[in-house]
Amino acid sequence: MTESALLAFAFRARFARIMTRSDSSRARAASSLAPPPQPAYLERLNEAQRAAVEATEGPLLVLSGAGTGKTRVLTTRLAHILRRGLARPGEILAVTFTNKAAREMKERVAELIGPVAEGMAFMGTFHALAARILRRHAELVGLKSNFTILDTDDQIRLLKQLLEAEGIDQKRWPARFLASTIDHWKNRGLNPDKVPSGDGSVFAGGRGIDLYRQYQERLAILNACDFGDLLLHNLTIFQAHEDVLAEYQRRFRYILVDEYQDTNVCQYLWLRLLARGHMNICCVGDDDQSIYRWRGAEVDNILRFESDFPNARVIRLERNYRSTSKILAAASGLIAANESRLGKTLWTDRAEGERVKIVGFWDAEEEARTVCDLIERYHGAGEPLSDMAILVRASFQMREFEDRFLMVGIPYRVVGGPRFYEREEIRDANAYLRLIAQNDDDLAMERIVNKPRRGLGEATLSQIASLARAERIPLSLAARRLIVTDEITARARSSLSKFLGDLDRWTAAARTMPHTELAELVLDESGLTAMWQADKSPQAAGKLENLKELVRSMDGFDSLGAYLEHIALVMEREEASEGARVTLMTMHAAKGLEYATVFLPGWEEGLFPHQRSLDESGQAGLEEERRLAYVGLTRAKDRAIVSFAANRRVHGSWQAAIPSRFVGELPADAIEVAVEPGLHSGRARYEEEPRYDSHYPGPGWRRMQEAAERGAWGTARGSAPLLEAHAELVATSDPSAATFEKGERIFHKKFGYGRVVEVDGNKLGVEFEHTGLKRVIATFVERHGR
DNA sequence: ACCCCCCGAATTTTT
DNA sequence: TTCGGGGGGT
Repeated sequence: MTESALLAFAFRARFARIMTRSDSSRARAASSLAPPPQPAYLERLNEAQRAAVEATEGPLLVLSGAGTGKTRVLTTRLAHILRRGLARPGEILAVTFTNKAAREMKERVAELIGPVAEGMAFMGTFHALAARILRRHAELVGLKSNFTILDTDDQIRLLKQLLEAEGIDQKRWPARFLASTIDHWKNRGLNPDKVPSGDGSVFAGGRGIDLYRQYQERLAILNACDFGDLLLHNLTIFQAHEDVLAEYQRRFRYILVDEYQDTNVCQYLWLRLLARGHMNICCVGDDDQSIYRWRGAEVDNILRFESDFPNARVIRLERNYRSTSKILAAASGLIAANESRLGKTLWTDRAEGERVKIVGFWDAEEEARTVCDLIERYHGAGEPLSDMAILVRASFQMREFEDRFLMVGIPYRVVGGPRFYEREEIRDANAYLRLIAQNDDDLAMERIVNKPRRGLGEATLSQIASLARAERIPLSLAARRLIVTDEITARARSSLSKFLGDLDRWTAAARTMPHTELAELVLDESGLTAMWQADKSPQAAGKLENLKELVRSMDGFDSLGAYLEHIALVMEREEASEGARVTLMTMHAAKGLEYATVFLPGWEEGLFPHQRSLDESGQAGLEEERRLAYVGLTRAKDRAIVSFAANRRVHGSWQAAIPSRFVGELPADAIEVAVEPGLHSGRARYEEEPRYDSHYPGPGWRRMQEAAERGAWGTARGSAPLLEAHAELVATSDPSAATFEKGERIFHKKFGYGRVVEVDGNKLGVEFEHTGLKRVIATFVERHGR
């Protein structure tokens, strides 16, 4: 924003304030005489939702349970504030955690009030907003406004250099660990001089704080900051410069925060500083869905809201519009076992629906096979594949499912996984662009100076680096000085001057050439494209494709700078969603989503709750795992299938496993159980204390045992509807139920035409014309002539 | 400068 | 079991 634009902004803001004061008093006066007609958007809300929308003044905590219409409340509230003229679009601060959430909110507000929403300049993620503010005041923390935002990879490399220089054994004290230690300090709002001295001992015998300080010094020299710094620097500026803080306090008349349970201390302090004064802060969240403790989130922020913000109102959204009452009952029963929670009682108008199914398997392979069979059955019964999801605790569990999907040809998609901008080839390309945008970007320079190989090895690099260190100058400048001396070999010298010459040309070109064209030029001239063309590995083609995609994606930005800011802050990339597919993802990734049918495999002690979570965080860790289970269950609209395996291969060796305590915590009347008798006998017996889990608390286990004795836990035999689908599955294994016969010509969406050569229940062996013999499931096949 | 072998570790992940 | 990183050998 230019200075004059800022002045204009400030003027408008002042003007708007005068207007809104009279507007709101007029509104109040009117309401005391006769009730004004309800705006249409308010009528679509239930009572609690409407209260949350209308309570615009003062601190408000909206506790919104799963599926209670949180986004609707947030967006309607924004629309309401704007419609009532309480603030102009630019005067509302609306913060989310992910870009996706920010985008969605923008779209939905625009649906409600039209293009006015475009003016909501301060709607975005914590990091994007903090970066915006920091760029305006960078000099107050010793940065220039064009500072680079480092990603995790750069951060680690920088720390490695520090550890190296300090002679610290990186086997004992890995840079990753230091990075996470520093992150934690930053999450808690601690500058190096504020870290309690006792805290420093967590790394390399007390050298942690010193390393943190050195790291910050290096960042300042590099004119760079990491993700944690974006907010922490904001905090430092606000605390030291009352006038700057006051400007933002005046500007942001209303503050809205999404997913408040995920905020860390630093974010909390940032919000509190900004809200001080008018205290028009509305935080929306659900303490029961706080699953990012390990990332610095403080559940305490939401638990303490009322004492942090005096006179706060708390509104509970408890009416669930998503799930059947059986699913809700299961989830509520489970989460009730947690102690640290504010407490909510979700209810629904929806029918009871099916009970949550609990199924035990021999091993993970059988689990995957049966889940796929069920998917196929539900699909056959008319449920779209896109309405089904498998939610796992850990990504290694995905493999069994993927194998099975591939084998039987069920289309699927994996959410999460390697991110586009994190891929090696993309990072390299971006490093070139970063270096062009800012020749001083040492980390970018280091990354690509010898990539592709140009004979600039260890020896040359360390010479450049030591000159840079000695003179306190950037690497590119040090390199420039070195090539006019005879301190490096002639070979390295010519190679380095060629590189620097290229860099200069590109840098000059960047001023005139459109950035996409520049990117093409750089990819070509740097030899990056050639490097992958020459690569014979099977991934090379994909990498070239990704590079092309990168250039295409740059089209959407005005300038190279805008593009670089985007990739620093937006690690995701919207994926093309073609065709109906089953979704496979972690429970973490599933937060906020919903599916008609949800499969929850791997509910075993040690895996879920994860052993590591228990070891590292004890009771708090267990409660967070339980919240994760709650998140998983509440993704389901109509049907949830929880399963566990008696045996699982962990790191190559087989381990006997017992059902998760969470299974035992589900209320008996909300579930139906189908476990083969003797599944766990001779392995982990019910009456034995499990062998591999030293932390297993007796009560949960015993409770499940009692349930078994009551008959709620047991076998499918005799008891009511018990896993109907499971039973039916067995039935369809009967060849007489097959609708295809050997020799029939069929068509398969994925594999094309083929002839049935084998019939096994609902599974067919088909000799496909193009791909040969495959085992497929009957409902994916259409009969096609004879 | 490159390659290979051995060792160790191995949830969750956004910005 | 698998993957990645680091160290050592060529």
